[in-house]
Amino acid sequence: MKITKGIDKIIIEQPKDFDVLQTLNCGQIFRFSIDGNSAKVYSMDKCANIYWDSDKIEINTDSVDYFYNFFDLDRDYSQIKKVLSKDKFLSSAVEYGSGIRIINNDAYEIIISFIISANNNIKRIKNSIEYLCRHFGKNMGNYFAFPTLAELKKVSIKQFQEANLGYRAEQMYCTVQRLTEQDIEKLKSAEKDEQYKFLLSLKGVGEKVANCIMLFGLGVKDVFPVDTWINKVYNDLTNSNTTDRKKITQELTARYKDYSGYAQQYFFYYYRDNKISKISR
DNA sequence: GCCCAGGGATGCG
DNA sequence: CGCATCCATGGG
Repeated sequence: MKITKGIDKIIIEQPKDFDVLQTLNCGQIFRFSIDGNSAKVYSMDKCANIYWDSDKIEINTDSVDYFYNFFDLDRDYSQIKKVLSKDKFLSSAVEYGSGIRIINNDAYEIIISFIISANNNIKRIKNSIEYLCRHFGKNMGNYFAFPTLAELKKVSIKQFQEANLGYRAEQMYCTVQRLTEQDIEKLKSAEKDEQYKFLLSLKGVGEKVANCIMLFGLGVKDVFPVDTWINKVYNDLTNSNTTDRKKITQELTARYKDYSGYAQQYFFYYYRDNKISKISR
């Protein structure tokens, strides 16, 4: 896998550790569209146009450095997969999602997005976020930027309800009013425990959402978000029937340690994708 | 019409 | 603490 950074594009040749569809479809990002062998991906006010075939991926963007880091291109995933493949629970999931990379997204956008994600389905989450961008974000010409914190501070509870946030509208309003740019900057450089504590203090953020924010927005890899799918996975693998997510989180984090975040994504994608495809997507 | 979705807040014992 | 209940709403 050879990566070349140009002035307005990133070229990846023989991309054996990077599958664009898997990376976009494993539930870590909500702002993208796919059209055949191409995709558009958005983060804050930035955009990348991606094209691929079997032996090449081309990422076209004005923000090369941003998307290089966004797709975690400095990291060697073959080593991660080698370690995780030895785990009897994980081997097939790693093989199935072998092109997944964990995205380094904007912390603030991830906080807002994952508050919306609670007890919600991915299609509806995407619709709500798109609504927020269309109504409150900057018009970039071909697309709308994710609304800045200053822009969201002007949005009322009623307007959040119109974005289909349901009962999360009030939580969102509280958190947006409380958050400052400084909070978010401090959060990035804080200790893991401090990050977790702060995130839990936000309305609409519980243990699972806090772990997602750390994994996808703060670059913390040794966390294991447990949602309904991971709950099912755990019960499947251990032949149990629990809904105690705290216990599941503790056991799986202890099992996968520094690789917890990666393990979680392989599990999530493998189980959810197979379940969904049985129904039809 | 019922169940589910990348759960969280609240109240009660 | 742990546990039960409620919460909006579109999709399947």
